[in-house]
Amino acid sequence: MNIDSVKSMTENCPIARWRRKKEARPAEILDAALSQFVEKGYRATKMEDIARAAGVTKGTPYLYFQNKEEIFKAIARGTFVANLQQLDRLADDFDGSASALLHQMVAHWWQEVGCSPSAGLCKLMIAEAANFPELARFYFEELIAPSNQLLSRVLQRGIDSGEFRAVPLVHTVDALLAPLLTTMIFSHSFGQLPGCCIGSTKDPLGFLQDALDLVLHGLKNN
Amino acid sequence: MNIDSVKSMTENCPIARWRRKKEARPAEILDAALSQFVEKGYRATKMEDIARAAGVTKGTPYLYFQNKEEIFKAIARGTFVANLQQLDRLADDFDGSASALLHQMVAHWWQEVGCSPSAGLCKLMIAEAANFPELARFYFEELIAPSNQLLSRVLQRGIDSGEFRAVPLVHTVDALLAPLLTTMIFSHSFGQLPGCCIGSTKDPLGFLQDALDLVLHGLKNN
DNA sequence: GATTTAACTGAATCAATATTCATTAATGTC
DNA sequence: GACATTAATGAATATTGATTCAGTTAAATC
Repeated sequence: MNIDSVKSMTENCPIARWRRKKEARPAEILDAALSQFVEKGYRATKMEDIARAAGVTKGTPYLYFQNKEEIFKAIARGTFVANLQQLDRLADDFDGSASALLHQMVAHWWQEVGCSPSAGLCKLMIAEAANFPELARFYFEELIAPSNQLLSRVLQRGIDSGEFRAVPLVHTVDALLAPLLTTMIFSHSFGQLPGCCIGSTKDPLGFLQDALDLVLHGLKNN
Repeated sequence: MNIDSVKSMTENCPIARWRRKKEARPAEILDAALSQFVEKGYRATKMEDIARAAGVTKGTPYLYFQNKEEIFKAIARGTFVANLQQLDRLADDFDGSASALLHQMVAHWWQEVGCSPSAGLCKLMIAEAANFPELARFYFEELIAPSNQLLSRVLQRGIDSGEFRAVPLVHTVDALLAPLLTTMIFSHSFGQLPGCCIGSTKDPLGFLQDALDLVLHGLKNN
């Protein structure tokens, strides 16, 4: 193929081969990178995988980010779930029973976090904690610890009001969180493979509600 | 340093620089590889990391295994938790209440799986499921699905005998497994970082017992 | 519609690390 | 204690994939 034919091909091409999108690119690249990282892991994801998933070629991500590690960090910082604040407010404003509040919180969490890309980030951080200890600590201190605090507060309120019996607080908080965690994690690993599904994969929200009911029934003061 | 000095150093060396261990090497290498893979992930682990952790140099693993991938596969197949059979037998032979049986099973599981290297493999498979789909399916079919089955049977027995109320079986099984999974996973990620500990990290067995008690209390037929 | 700007491409480069293999040395045998 | 055998070493090589940058082209401006 000679220069002329290439030229004419290009000139005749009815649609552009690519488009300039200075504003949208960074977000597109981060979205693509997150899903690739979650699927394959950080190391196994090639820059070209990210580029292809974002609909660009492998040079383009470097126009917007220093390197692969900076992409990872940008994701971890950016996908940050400011959502906790909403849950905090929900808990403060709510004036029904602690059980009803917990149901609301789980529903809200599923909607905003559990079934969102944030859930994938959570799995990713678990897998990469040892490779990015600073980020992992950030994530722990800004997300995991406060989540525990919040749940702890709600639980304590229920105990104080006599709605719940006096259970070991710390362990109970973790027990309440466990179904949320496994749902996120499982749905981003085995859950992706055809045929590898368990109860919680088919109907995540239903599972979360049932698991919560079970524990709440166990918390009842009678 | 000339040839002679090297020679004399070698000759004077009071202890051998290495030992021949044809029989023991494969297991040593697999053990080392498992802990490295669990810590850093499959891709981020260098063959030299594995060799160093096994106390050999980087050529040695290749005397016993084709390549890195074969090491991973050998681990996944070999670390296989034949332990399920023991749990199966435990369940079949037990003649106390279903609650007591579940407590026994959890204690046994923690001892044999939860705090063993198998737990690390579990975290690893979760992270690598998409990169090794065949292995992941094997793992799912041979381990996860049968575990679910077993728990399901025990639960059903408790329901049939009137010990438990009639709960949605599938979701309840997953709810029972969730604390076990989070304990394994968490202790091999954030749990490794100094200061990043939650209730279940400090006293895993205590947490598992408390979480089980909570759910059992919720299962009670009253 | 010609000119300018800068977003985007992708072949070329470079670095990291997987793998090989010629050499060395531990151990068993005579 | 010399010899043969073969496990183990580690420098050399091959491969993979991250990063660069000279050239191309979409789109803004005049």
